[in-house]
Amino acid sequence: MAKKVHQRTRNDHASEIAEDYVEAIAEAIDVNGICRSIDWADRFAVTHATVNNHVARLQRDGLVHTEPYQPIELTAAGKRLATTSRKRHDIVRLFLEAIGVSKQTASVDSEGIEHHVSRETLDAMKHVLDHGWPAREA
Amino acid sequence: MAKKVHQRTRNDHASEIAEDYVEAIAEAIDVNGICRSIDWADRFAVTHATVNNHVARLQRDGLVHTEPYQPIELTAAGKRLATTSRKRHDIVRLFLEAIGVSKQTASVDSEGIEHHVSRETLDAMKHVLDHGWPAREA
DNA sequence: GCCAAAAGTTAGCCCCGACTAACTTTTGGA
DNA sequence: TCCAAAAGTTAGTCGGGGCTAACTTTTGGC
Repeated sequence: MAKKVHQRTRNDHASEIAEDYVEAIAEAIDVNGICRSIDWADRFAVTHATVNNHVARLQRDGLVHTEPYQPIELTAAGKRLATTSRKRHDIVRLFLEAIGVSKQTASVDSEGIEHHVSRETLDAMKHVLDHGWPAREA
Repeated sequence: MAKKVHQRTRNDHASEIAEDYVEAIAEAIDVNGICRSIDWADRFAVTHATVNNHVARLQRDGLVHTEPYQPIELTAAGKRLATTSRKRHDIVRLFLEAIGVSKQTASVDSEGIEHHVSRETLDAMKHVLDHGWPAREA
């Protein structure tokens, strides 16, 4: 409860959407072989103009590369971020399912939660998934 | 992975800080009997001007009441939000500790996570805390 | 009781994430 | 092939959350 606790929370926010986007771009390239802005408008429930703003910012930050009217590609950094983000997301999602949350809710909640999970917590979740529940002390 | 998934995530954001603030205000009134802006500047690692902006917004939204240069009070709605937020926070924090996360990390991570946890997931966490781990099916 | 320091307020700025509206470029079907 | 619809771009607006700087009000110690 010490001060500065919230600074991390805020910094998380800064990259949250970037992570969601690169994750989605990577998935789209996997599935469709190509990445079109319009799909993200649909998926993220925003307008195509908003997607464009994000893509511009992602490019500014070196995560994607694109040219006007051309499909979007991930840079090496973008691919790296997408991969780690995806792994984190999967662990959280599977963990939620493991504690009895429905697949649908687990999918939704893990989207919001994954960005706030520290390495330590992620490891704890992974440990449960791999080795079962820790000894109950109560 | 259907569309609209992110809409909830976004809406969460809108009230996240409001929840953090009323939670902190309630805690401060509990502990100190009074609530001063300056403490929040410290606790949330923002300037006092920023705190003022938030307080103005909380008042606009009917969660707090204050007069110029006077201490801050929670409205009935503010108290309700603080209570439910606090309960949610506690469940998440205790749950993280239960899966082996350190108290310190649990405290930090629960701050970020609590706002993204649905009722269903919260119930699942509470169930684990109250009744132990669900049967392992793997 | 006074006056400086602490606390609170106000104004003005920035960036982000969203929007609408109007425009340009690609595209694909008749 | 051509042209309308679909996709993408650009400009302008708004509110949120942050900042600094300059101001006013409280306060507390001498």
